[in-house]
Amino acid sequence: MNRYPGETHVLVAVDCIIFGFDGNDIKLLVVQRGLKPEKGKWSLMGGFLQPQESLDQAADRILKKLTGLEGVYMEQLQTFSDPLRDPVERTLSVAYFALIDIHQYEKQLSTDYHAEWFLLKKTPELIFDHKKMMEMAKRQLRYKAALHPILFELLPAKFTIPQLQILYEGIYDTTFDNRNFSRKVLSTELLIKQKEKDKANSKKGAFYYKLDKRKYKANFQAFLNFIPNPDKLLM
Amino acid sequence: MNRYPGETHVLVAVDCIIFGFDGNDIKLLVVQRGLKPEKGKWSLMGGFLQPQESLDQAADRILKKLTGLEGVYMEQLQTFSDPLRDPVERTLSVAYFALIDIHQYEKQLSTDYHAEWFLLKKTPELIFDHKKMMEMAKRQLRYKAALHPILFELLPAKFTIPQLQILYEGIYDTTFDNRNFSRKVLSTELLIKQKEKDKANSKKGAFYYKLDKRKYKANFQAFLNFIPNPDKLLM
DNA sequence: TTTCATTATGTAATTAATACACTAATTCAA
DNA sequence: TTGAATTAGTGTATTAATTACATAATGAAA
Repeated sequence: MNRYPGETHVLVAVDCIIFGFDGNDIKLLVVQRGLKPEKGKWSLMGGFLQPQESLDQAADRILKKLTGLEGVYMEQLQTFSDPLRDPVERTLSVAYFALIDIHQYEKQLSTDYHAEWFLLKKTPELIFDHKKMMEMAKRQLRYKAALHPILFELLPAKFTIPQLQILYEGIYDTTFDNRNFSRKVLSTELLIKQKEKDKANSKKGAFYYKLDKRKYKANFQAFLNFIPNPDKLLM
Repeated sequence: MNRYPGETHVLVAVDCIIFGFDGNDIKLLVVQRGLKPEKGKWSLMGGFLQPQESLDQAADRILKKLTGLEGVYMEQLQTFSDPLRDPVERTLSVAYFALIDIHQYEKQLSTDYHAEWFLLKKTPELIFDHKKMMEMAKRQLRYKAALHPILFELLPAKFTIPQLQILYEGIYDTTFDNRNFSRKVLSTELLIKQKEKDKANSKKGAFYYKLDKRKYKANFQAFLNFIPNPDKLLM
């Protein structure tokens, strides 16, 4: 313990930016902070790094504690380190962003943490530098979704092309031509058409699709150029 | 101090993956570790986060200590957190990667740290998880360079198109058609042709170009698709 | 003056992106 | 039962970008 003498030790927190999609809107899951200072204010779900765990494990633990979910898509975003970011004591925070299928979770919102989904466009004030984290996660999500098929992580196992389009349009706050959109999506060959239709959202009904998990994993890193002119949409 | 009682504090290190380009080859700057354990072995240049500084400041400080350089391109890569990554005590390491113009520096290699440039393809064994960091930085550099004009950071103020092509070919370990390459690069309109030629590398000589700094900054985030079929080259 | 290595440039063919409009299916109400 | 309303689903022509490919110009050195 402490064998690099004289060096300063700091607290390390992990904070999770948790995105969801309810079929119409993109949402952010936040909690009411349970400890002082800023107790009762809105905050990203977080916790402190424990002695024997890695950051990835800490993020998984924290997400599971709140949502009960495991195996969720999550990636390390950035470590925030302003010496004054936490007024209590010097604390680094490693931000993770997570994409979850909101339907897997919506019901059982853990009341323990006073968790609540907010429209991403109408998030409340957040404590400390959590707004900055959230903004960075949003930018990263837009960036990544323009190139890789990441947004499927927000959808249930079966979804329709119109649903997918609404999701993409929400992420980029724009509209796409539905003919070009579906051609582009189908040309990736990542989708498998199902026999049933979703009749909930239209009279005609739209065919369900499933992700081809094998191709999805194999091609995740490939540049798919999902979005035309992404740079115009990223600013 | 220590007002989140009961939480564990850890050491935080910053390690820098420093890339250079000598006109022919891409190089990595490493140092001989000065403290135990693993003293004398090759290591990324690093140091411990100090009480009053942010991680960015720590990275700048560490890079300056070694190279004397300021204002260098640098970005935070990832935080590494395996509980056993440092055998001495629990230490997180935040990896930064830096791109420097090797000519600004090559001469005055600080002997204090036993620094040395290695060919990126022939790096020595590195301590701890530094190899993993270096591999991630390499991947990130390839990724980013496929989309953004980042590699100019490795070049001197004046450079030729053939030099630029050699750099790109080194990064992707491939060759490009020189007609298509120069057309693509020039089509970005980021380069300003100079009147002088570089006569050092050929009898005919090649015209120097300079970066249009204003356009470079304005378009840095734009997707330039510098590299054809990047996904084939990224694996 | 010939040879050599390197720089510089053009064009045709292919592929990808874009813009744009109608028909099909179903429900609901008249 | 008919038609009005809504959303899903598809095709084509135009434009832009990418690719493949070869030769001439330069100037130093032999």
